[in-house]
Amino acid sequence: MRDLKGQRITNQRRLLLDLLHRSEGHLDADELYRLAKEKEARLSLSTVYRTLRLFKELGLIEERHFAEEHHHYEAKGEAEHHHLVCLGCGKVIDFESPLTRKMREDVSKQTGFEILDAEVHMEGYCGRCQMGGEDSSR
Amino acid sequence: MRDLKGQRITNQRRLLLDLLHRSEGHLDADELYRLAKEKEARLSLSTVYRTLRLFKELGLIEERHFAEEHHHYEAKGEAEHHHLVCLGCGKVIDFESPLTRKMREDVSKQTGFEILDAEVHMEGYCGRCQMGGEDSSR
DNA sequence: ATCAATGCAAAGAATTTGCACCGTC
DNA sequence: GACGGTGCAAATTCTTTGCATTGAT
Repeated sequence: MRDLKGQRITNQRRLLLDLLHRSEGHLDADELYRLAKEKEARLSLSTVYRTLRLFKELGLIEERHFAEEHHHYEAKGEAEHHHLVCLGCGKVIDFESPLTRKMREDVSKQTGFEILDAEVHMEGYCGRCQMGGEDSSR
Repeated sequence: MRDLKGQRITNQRRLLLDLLHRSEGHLDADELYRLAKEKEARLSLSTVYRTLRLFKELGLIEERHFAEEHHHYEAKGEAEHHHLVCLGCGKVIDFESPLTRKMREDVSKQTGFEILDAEVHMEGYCGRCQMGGEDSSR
């Protein structure tokens, strides 16, 4: 576990960060809470929220927003990747695209912003859901 | 006002859709409610939520999720554009990029998805906030 | 006249906070 | 040993729902 920049390292924090890393993203606060409770039965949901907020402030995780749902959290440090959500079955696919780097540069030049993060979010129907009348599994 | 595809056209709906169009996006439910109340004092917040849900289902508006904040809604039909949020002062800038079209095609080919919507979200510091120690107006 | 849409109040989620106790530094 | 972190329960905030009434078609 990396250092926590002056913050105390507790079992709860260690556990939560570890789960976020293992999960490959796409955990919401409640899912994380349930996972963590299996290891640490006395853990409280408020600690999960407080810890997520802390991690976000420290830049250890990112908050994602998928249509219709609550916030999802994803550990940082892995390759930049983006999300594609199927409107039929709800599946979330990660993808990468070399074009994002170029788009960042374009936008930065256009606007004078210093860009720290770029996220692409796409929606549509996956191969299976296109066939099944666009609603095969929900 | 366009037709509402079989739904009834009420004053509330007309007013809300009108405000969404005028606002150039970035209204949340409560802001919209307050704006609309000025014209239609008896309007209720539940009607705002119900109406936003309806408009979303009809594809008249899009739901956006900016970091830290609640849902924002934006009328559709204007040119596809994307968002750049300043982490210093919170300003939201719309931009367009020809690269998104290409990225859509790439991803569609890669994954077999039929892609209906693509949204790019970037964050960073605007020119002013880069100078002012990255916190000039908050 | 019919049935969808509304307002109101109450319920339900998701998230935050106050406070006494516990554990890291 | 100090003080930040935690659990618990209560409070807030955001959103949805039940039901009687109103209004569009």
